[in-house]
Amino acid sequence: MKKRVLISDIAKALGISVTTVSFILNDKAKEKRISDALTKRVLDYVNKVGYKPNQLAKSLRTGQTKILGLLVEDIANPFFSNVAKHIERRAYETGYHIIYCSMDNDEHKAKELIQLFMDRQVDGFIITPSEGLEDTIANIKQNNIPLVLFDRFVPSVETNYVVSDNRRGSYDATKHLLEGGNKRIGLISLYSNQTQMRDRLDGYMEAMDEFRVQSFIKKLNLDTSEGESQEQIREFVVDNKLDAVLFATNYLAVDGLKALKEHKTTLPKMVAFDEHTLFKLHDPSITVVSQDIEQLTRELIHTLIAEITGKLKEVRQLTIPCQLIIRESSTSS
Amino acid sequence: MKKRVLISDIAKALGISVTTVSFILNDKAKEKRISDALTKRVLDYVNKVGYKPNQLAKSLRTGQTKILGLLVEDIANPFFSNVAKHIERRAYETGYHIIYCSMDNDEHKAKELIQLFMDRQVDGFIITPSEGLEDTIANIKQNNIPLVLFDRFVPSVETNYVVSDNRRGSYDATKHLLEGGNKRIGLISLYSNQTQMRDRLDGYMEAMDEFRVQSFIKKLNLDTSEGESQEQIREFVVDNKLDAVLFATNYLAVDGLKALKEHKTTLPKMVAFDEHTLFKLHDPSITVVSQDIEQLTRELIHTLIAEITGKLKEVRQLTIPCQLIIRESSTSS
DNA sequence: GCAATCTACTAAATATATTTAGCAAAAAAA
DNA sequence: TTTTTTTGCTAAATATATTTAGTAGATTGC
Repeated sequence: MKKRVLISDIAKALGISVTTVSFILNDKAKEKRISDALTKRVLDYVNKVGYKPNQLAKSLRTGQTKILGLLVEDIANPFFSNVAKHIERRAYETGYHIIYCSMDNDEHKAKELIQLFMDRQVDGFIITPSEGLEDTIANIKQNNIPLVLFDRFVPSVETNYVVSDNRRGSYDATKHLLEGGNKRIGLISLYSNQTQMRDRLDGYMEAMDEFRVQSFIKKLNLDTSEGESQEQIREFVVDNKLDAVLFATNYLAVDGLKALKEHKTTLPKMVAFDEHTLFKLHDPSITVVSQDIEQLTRELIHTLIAEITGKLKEVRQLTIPCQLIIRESSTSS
Repeated sequence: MKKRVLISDIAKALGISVTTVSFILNDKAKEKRISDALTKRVLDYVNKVGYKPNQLAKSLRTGQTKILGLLVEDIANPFFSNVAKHIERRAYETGYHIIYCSMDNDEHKAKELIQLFMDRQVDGFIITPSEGLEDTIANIKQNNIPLVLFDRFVPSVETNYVVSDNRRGSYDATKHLLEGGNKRIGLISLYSNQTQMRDRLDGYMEAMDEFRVQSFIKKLNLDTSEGESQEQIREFVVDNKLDAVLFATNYLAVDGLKALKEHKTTLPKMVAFDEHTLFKLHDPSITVVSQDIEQLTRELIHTLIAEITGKLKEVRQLTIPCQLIIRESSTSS
């Protein structure tokens, strides 16, 4: 186990000062008028001994960690794990790394983790805010830590955010079902004040009202067990004799499919939010409102890096269109 | 934006030395014989002003970052995202955090990332080693950085690892298909020297040989496009008139399902490796060799933390049993 | 009564970089 | 020639903790 080379070792070996080496390594040779000859000599030596600066010391001094904190609802949800993959790749290309966690809709854990990440001096936050986090989000803002909310936002605090056009996506999906001749169309959603849920409800309502049709809405608790939620979904669909159902999240749709599969109920027409491998391959394949993960993550990282580097002059609030991908579940008889 | 409180601010405010405050904050008050009265006074004050030590300074001094580096093949693969979720939760409970990345079977990226994480002084590594990483893994070992390999290992380097019993899982699955009366059973795998792939092949072979039956093996390139691999899978199944297929990974099975679905081929009997929401809900539901993520991640974190804290006296190499979950795809006619 | 031990702390060194302020020599301007 | 500017580099301060070695005074031992 060979000892780590320090910047002072390099300075000593070449008979020059630590300052000079530091300038050269941080691309300030020109600016600080270090001669080309010396610059080359240092660079060659650094290369030869394979010197890598201690990032902790560097971060301590500069205040920049080049680490971003990612807090998502659930990293095992394919939507979020896909997002995580894209974010990580884009961050890597920009020289940043990602430290992450799942918040599991646990307010206490979420708060603790945000505090822990702040103590670790992350350069910025990407957060899908769960309920009860208004104060914490406001606190991040007050501390001037770059932040972009994602998937949903907190109306009471003015922050950057990048979300999908959930209202429009939901409206399009509902309208699609209505135009298919379905009369009794239900929405299965969650007891949640989060903006994406509210918007999905709004879009559904708008389309239903436009067609002057009665709405059927079922909300589940966030902490409902899988079995329980399946039972409730089945009841809701059967009791109301629904022709079609719009599921407000991918896992609700998965629960719905399980429920309907197990009980041999004839499948109503359906549309789900978010893409999922299952939805493409299911028989019948499932129509979905698909969020544009490419664009969402591109804007997300772009906005965050812009704020970190001070290039962002004003709050950036983006709404990205969704795409309705029509498959068998909403069309075939 | 209020200024950060430093340990020196506390010392000054209370008229005592920084050393004393540090001892108290690091639970060394008793050991260093700081009086109870003073200890309480400091703790109360720290609490009042909400002091949080700068983790960078702390890490720089102690050499401990409390950060683990997680390098997986692909965080968007549901198997790995599930693993990531469990690992993160267990790490959090132990006071550690996770910095992650996907290696995407890119040897160059993998090496660069491992180096970057080493420069960031992660306390330990969790790696699913892709090919060509032998030297890098050996290097981590040489530098005495705690390390646990996962899902597969590198035979040429003696390291800790936690993997599933792939040979046995594959053997059981194949035997199950053989006992179901299937004669022509194919294995669809990858051109890969990784241990998990080799073991899955071995298990298949062992069962086939035991029954004195001809084997059919198709290997795909890692970088085969989705369309191309679907075509190859279809050809392999059709040309060989296979009764049943064992897929060596979940995404191969997904590709297989897509291929067979699109070409309206009658589905052969099949078993897939790894669990997937799709497999439970597909019609017919898919029999799988399921890895025990709970136990795998528990042992993983336990081993890594043990090595970090110096409690691990010798290399720890664990093989966790898989479970064959029999569903419709391998049984119903 | 004096040495030895214990109590309750603290000054200074350390971890490893970056950055500010400044100096001596050389070159240019007056 | 003297003054000013530029060139090329460096000493010391800084970022914020932890840890080692030690000290002054109180207590104990003989």
